[in-house]
Amino acid sequence: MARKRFDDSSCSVARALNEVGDWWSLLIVLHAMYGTRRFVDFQQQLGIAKNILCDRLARLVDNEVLRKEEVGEHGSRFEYRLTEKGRDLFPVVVALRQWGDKWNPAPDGQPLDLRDRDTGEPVQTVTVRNAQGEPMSIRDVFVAEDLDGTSKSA
Amino acid sequence: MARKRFDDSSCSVARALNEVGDWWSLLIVLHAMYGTRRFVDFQQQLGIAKNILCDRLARLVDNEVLRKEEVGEHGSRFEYRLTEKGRDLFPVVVALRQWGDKWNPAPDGQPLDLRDRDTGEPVQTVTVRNAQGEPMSIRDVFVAEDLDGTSKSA
DNA sequence: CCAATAGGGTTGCATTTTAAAACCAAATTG
DNA sequence: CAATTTGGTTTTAAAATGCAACCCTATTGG
Repeated sequence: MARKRFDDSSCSVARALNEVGDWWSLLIVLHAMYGTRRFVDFQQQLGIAKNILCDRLARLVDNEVLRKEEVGEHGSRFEYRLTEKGRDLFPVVVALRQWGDKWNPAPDGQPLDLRDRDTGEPVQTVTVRNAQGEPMSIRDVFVAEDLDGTSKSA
Repeated sequence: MARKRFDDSSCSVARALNEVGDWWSLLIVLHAMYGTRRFVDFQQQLGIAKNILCDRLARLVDNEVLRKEEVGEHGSRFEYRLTEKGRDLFPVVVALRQWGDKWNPAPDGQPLDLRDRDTGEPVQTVTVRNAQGEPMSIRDVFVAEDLDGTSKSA
């Protein structure tokens, strides 16, 4: 049967995955963050089928993660650019990249590639922090309101 | 044709998505973080088909995100518990949750539910930080080694 | 000016995945 | 010892995916 969707889930992670939780969408966002804007460039860089790319781009535009802009002077050339909502996925993408680098390093190892534009220093590992700015593990946390309304320990 | 997999992609985000990038896996990890350990509990809380849950749990175990432990005294009762690799997805899940809360808030709004176990204060928004600990946007960053080996601006 | 090519898609079709429900087997409960 | 719980596997239909083949609108080249 059809894939289950989570549009109306009370869980915001489920709703988020509804928008960017498939195999391609987050990779498209990633490449958009790297500067890719054109249909053909996405297609070649990702090796994605054109119809799937069409579908994903349209869905990302619908969800206001990307914005489609006409750039051909008098023709039909488009650019897909991140919206603020899309750029706001930056921590998600970086956290995922760092996780992948840590636990599934590339055979030819290129561990961390994001650097501060001003200083040239690598960015920190993305962590959850408490109000004092100290890194927290999952054990340092509890859930005030739960998925189902019942309070649970993390 | 079959879904394309990214096992050998040079992009660590692609490799990460290969392990937890489908609709269900990250939700399973999320619930595991909330304390769920049993097959039936995952099934009921997620509303997932049993065969899909079997498959996802097995894949997560294969990828060492979860560990399957026999807990029945002399029977076949199992618990699926997060490994260190799985717990390390904490920042990813929190970042995604915060993104979902910000951009797709639940109609009945329960904005942020993670709190410091010691102080009871909410956790900070997950951000990318430079070496000095200052939050960075995507514009503050450049890519030293790129997906394809060619340097690109972010 | 006309042909060739590039950008951005859409359409068909075969192959996988997914979801739901039925079925199963071991262990535990009543 | 029958019913139930846990943790699955099997079957079947509906979607999603990937590929190739088209299509239409510019722009380029000769």
